[in-house]
Formats: sequence, structure tokens, C-alpha cells
Amino acid sequence: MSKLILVVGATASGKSQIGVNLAKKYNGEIISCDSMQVYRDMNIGTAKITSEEMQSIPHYMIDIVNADAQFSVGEYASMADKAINDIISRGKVPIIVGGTGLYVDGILYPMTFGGDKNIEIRAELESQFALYGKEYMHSMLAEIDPIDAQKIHPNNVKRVLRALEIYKTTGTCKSNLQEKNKDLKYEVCMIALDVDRNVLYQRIDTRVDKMFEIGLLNEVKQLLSNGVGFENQSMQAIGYKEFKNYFNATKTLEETVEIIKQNSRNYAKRQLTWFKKYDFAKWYNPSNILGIEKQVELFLEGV
RNA sequence: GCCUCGGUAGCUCAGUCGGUAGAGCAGGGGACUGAAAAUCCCCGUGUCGGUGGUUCGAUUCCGCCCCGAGGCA
Repeated sequence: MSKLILVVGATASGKSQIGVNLAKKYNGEIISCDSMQVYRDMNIGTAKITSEEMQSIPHYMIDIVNADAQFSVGEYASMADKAINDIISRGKVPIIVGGTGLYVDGILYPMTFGGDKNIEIRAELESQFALYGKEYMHSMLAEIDPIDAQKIHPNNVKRVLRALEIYKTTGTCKSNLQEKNKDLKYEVCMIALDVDRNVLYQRIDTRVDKMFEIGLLNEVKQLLSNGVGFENQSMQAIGYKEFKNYFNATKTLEETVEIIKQNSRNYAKRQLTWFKKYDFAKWYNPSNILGIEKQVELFLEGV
């Protein structure tokens, strides 16, 4: 089984830098694990690593699709898989760096996703939902897939509809298709970054301020003038979607800054909740560079 | 100085025709299989500004005081 290093954690906890340092020290190459950094032209708001910061370490899964494109975990998982194999075949160490929990799962575990999303079926389900409501959709799911219906809360319409979509497109229900497989595909060393919550929130706030200083507003304007709209999947990213209310004059720029900070803090908490479930993760304060390196060395030298 | 309106959870505010109070947000915890930076679930005791009084009982009514906003002088 191949060895895989991961650096995970909440936004603004210092993953990128640690990733690069580990790559330099241990002959590694980096695979970004971030659902928003895959989009081109979204640099400032996604806190994308700059080419200087990369220090000539190869980075994969960044800037791979246009900002008006659709993207998905499934695509991510198969592309990242290729990149990992490529890195390993060249005798280098793959280092996964990122904060998107679901994408991390996509790399770590053999997963059968539900097949491509089907726009027509999805639209049909949406209109049924608009007509009959969430309880109705949930009871519909309960009929075809009682196991999953029990797991998905009726209020979570997005998931309910997706489960129905899977059934309609594949003919099998979600719980049938997606059996949980907890066998890791790699031998992993997961470094999870642990920052005091208050400190983390402060770091997020100052980072957002910095984003505005270096031109976030212009970046968003540029995207909009290039035909990327708020209806695009990429524009649901924190640091972008909040500008919708700025441009329609419901919010001032100052308010927009605050909302972005707030959303980022809430997001950071959700990220941490996700990573806490990996019982094999090794938690380190990002300043504990020696500790992290020791952990990685132990892993790489181990049998 | 007088009048009016406020002072209730970290914040914004409901409410109690007198039986010690509840929403949103924040915060905390959790879930998560092709939209995931998305989506969703759970968690609310706080001298109800202070102090006297009326009352079996006051955060609620009355008096005085303090603080804030506005108005009249």
C-alpha cells in the first residue's frame, strides 16, 4: 500500500505553508484538496497559494476548471487519483493539502458516487418540491429507500432530492449503491492543524481584511464581467457569494466584509467537525513544526 | 428643569391583561457519497436597570433613583 501524507485543517490555519515545507523536506509534491481552488480566476477569495509560495513544488488540482463550469467530488476523486499515482510512479511522496472534507474522503476511501448529476431530473425534482413541499419529497424517498430516508432529515431538501435523483438515474437506491467502505486506500499520515478557536477566528478576520486590501472586490468584478454569475457553482464560495447583496445595493462594502468574516468562521467550525471524525489524525499546532516533521519522518521510515 | 419613549440571553428585540420569560443572530456540539466554502440537525437561567411600595406573589402595577434616545424650554 502506498504512503500518503495529508495536511488538513480549517481555513487560515496554515496548511499551505506546512504542505510546501514538508514537500521540500521529504521529496513531495502537493495535491490540493479544495473544492473552490479548482476554479481559475478565483485567487484572492479562495486564498489560493501563489506561485512564489509554491517554491517550485508542483501543485495539482488547482486551476483545473473555468469559473463558470460545473465540478463535482466524483470528478475530483478520479483526477486526484491519477495525480497521486503519477507522483508515486515517479518515486515522489504525494502530500494532500486542503480543507474540503468530502474531497478528502474521496481520496482516502473507495467510493461509489451516484453517477453524474442529471440536470433534467434534478429540475423535475425541484419543481415537484416547489409544488408539494419537503415532507412530500421525503416520503417519496422513504418509499424507495427507507434506509437513507431515515438518515436524511426532511429539512435537508438538497440531500433528499439528490437521493431521489440517484434512484431515478441509476435505478438503484442510494443506500444500496453507496455502501460505506472504511478501508483506507493508502497508508496515511494525517496531520490535522489544531489552532485555538479564538486565535483561529482572529486569523480569519485579518485574512479577510487582507483579501480586500489586495483587491478582492476587483477580482469579483472581473469574474462578473467575464460572464461568471452568482448562479454559478463556483460563486457559492465564501468571499464571492456575499458580493451579490453588495452589487444589488442591499449591503454596504463594510457589511460585506463582516459577513464574509462571519461565514468564514462558521465554515471553519464545520471543517473541524469533519476532521475530528478521522480517529487516525494527528493533531498539531501549526507552529509545532518539529513535532509535525517528526511525525512525518516516523511515518516515512516506518515499514 | 419638564415631557415622551426605551433599559429583558454576548448582540438585536418579542413577551408576561401580576403566577420568575422566548425568538433571530452570535457561540458550542453533530451529520455529511457527484452543488460540499454547499446543505442540514441538536443545545437558551438570564439579579427581566436599581431601590422602596401594593400584593399570597412583581420582570409585569405604583413611587423614587440611575443610564440611553428624542422633544419642549
